[in-house]
Amino acid sequence: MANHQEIDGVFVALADPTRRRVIRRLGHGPTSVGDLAAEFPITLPSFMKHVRTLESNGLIRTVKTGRVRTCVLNRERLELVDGWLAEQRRIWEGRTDRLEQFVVEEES
Amino acid sequence: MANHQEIDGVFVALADPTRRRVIRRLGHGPTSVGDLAAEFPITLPSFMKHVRTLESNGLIRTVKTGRVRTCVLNRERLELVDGWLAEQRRIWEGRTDRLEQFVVEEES
DNA sequence: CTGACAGTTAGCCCTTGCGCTAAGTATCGG
DNA sequence: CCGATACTTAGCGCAAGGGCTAACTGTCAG
Repeated sequence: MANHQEIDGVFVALADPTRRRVIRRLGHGPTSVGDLAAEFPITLPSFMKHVRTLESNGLIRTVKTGRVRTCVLNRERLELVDGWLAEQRRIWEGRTDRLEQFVVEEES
Repeated sequence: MANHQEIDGVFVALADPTRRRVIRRLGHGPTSVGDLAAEFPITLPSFMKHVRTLESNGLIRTVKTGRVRTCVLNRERLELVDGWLAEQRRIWEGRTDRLEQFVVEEES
């Protein structure tokens, strides 16, 4: 069930605000590296690193046509996060009793 | 809607495998720092840093009673991630057309 | 009151991450 | 063919992250 390495990469990729903004932006549709970069206050080479990070962790795919590289969001990859959250819930469900017990103890 | 700084902290905290394991572990119920640390191959001081990171980003709460510090999962904080994912979906929904159009173009 | 126990603090090391500049490659438009 | 465009590559600088040891503080058990 969902490789640990993979999910780690996804979380690492999401840990940066710039990369999250790129993901959001790509939610509107495929965009070229240049157009994307124009929305950020950093240089192109720096920006490219983020693109590579996103791609190598599977969050986006990119295709180069001519001299333009177009980025596309890979929606299914975000489902790994969803899955992780779901697993968390699965764990604590039915265990709420213990937590409540603890809280009560603290308050007394 | 959900402070950017806050969500950033949450993602940063989740970017480390050790910290995610701590969260999972705490899903089973409150646990002392010592008991938690025993499950990881790192030293206590190193482990404490993770605990502090998790706490300062609101993912867990801790209480010290006597010489024992107990950690509790803060479930609601994870909902920020849920919210972020939901927003993503909201964005790309109704925009799927564009994406499909692109894919088709690529394949032709 | 003394030793063991559970954390804490301080400080160091080393790698990684993110940003930059400078220079290079590969299209594309004319 | 030439200049502009759109990345790419190379290499540097610096701060932050994660790990470690050594030494300290505050409890608790006896």
